[in-house]
Amino acid sequence: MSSIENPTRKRILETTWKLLEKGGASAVRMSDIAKAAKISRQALYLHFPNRAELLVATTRYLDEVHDIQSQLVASRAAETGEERLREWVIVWGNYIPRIYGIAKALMAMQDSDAEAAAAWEGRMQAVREGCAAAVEALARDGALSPELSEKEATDLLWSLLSVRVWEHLCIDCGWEQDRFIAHMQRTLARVLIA
Amino acid sequence: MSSIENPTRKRILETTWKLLEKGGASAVRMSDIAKAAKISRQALYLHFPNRAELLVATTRYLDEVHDIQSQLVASRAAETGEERLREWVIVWGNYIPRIYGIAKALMAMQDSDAEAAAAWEGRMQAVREGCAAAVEALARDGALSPELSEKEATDLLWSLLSVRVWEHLCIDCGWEQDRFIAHMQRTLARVLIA
DNA sequence: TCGCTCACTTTACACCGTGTAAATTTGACA
DNA sequence: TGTCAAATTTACACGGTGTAAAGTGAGCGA
Repeated sequence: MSSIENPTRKRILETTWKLLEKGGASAVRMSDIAKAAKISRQALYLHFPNRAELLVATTRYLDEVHDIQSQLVASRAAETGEERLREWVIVWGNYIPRIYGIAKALMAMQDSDAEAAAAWEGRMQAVREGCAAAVEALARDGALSPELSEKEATDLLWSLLSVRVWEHLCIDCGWEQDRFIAHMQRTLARVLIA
Repeated sequence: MSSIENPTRKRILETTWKLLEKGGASAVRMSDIAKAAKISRQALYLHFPNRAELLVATTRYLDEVHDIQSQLVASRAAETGEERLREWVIVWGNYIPRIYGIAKALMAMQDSDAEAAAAWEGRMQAVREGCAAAVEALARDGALSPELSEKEATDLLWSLLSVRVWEHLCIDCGWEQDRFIAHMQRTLARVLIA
C-alpha cells in the first residue's frame, strides 16, 4: 500500500489511530487530527477526500500493521470444529479492543454517511465469514446443535462476537479482556454445540 | 404527565415517535418534526429546550402509552426463576421493537450529547434491574450455573438482551421477532442455568 | 541561476443543523 | 376593546465539514 511510500500520509494515519484510541470517537475532528499530525486542516484533504475515507484508510492501515491475515490463518489450522471455534473467539475477540477506537467512530457515522456505512459493513461481512467457517467446521464434525441451522448459528455467533457486545461487557460492565474471552468461549460452546 | 393536558405537546410527541419509527434515526431533524407536526421549527423550542429533551420526553410518552409498568408486574408473578427468566425475555424482548426508533436516535446522540447519554443510561439501568431480578430468582432456586457469579450472569443477560443485539439479529440478519424471542430463551437457558 | 513542481499553508467562504432572540400575528376570552 | 398566550416570521451565532484559490518555500534539473 501507499502507507510506507508516503511519510506524511503514514503520519496522518498513525495520528488518527492514536487519537481515536484515547479520545472518544466523535470528539476527534478533522482539525484535531490535523493539529496532532502537525499539518494544516486543509492538507488533510490533500491526502483524503473526506473524514469517512480517512477513517476507512485507518482501519486498513491497522490491519496492515497488525498483520491480521496471518493470525487468521493460524485459527484455521485447528483440528476439530470445537477447537476452531475456541481459536476464532481468541483471534477476533482479542482484535476487537485494538480496533475499537476506529470502530466506534465508524459506527457513529453509519446513519449519516453512506460511504462509511458501506465500508464498515464490508469489514463486518469479513468477520461474518470467519464465523460461518467456524460453524461449518462444527457442522462437519456433527457437533453443531441440532436445534440450530447453520445460518442461525452463524448469526448468533456473529452477534455475540460483535463489537457492540464486547463494548457492553468490557466498557460498560468493566470486564477484563481475559474474562470476556473465557466467558465467550463458554457461552458459545453451550449455545452452539450439541 | 403534561402529555394529555397540552394538545400540541402531545401532537409533537406523537409525530416524533412516528417519524422515528419509519425514518432512519439521525435523518429526523427538528425541522422534519416541526413540518410533520404542522408547526414552525421555533415553536418546537417553546415546548422542548432541545433535541435531546424532546427525544427523552418521547420515550417517556411511549412508556406511558404502552403502560410498561403493568407489563413488568406480570413478569414478576412467575413461580420459578427459570419461568421468570422466560417471562422477562418475552416482556423486554417484545418491547424493544416498539422503542427501537427512539432508541436508535438516542444512541446516536450518546457521544455528542451528555444529557442524551445520561437519559439513555438511566433507562438501560432500569432494564439491568429487570435482568438482575431474574438472575436473583434463578439463584434463589439454586438454578444459576455455578460457573457464573450473579454479577456476571446479570451482565451477560443484560448484554444479550441489549437493543444492539436485537438490532443485529432482527434488522441486520433479518430474524423474525418470534424467532428472536425463542432463540434468546433457549440461549439464555443454556448459558445461565446449571 | 532560473524556473518548475510538489507539498503544504493561509485565508475565505458555502452548507447544514442546532439553538437563541425579538418583533409580529392570531385568536380566545373578559 | 384590551389583554394574554400560543405560535409565527425573520434573522443570526456557532460549530463542523468540505471547497476554492492564491501564496510560500524547498528541491532539483537544465
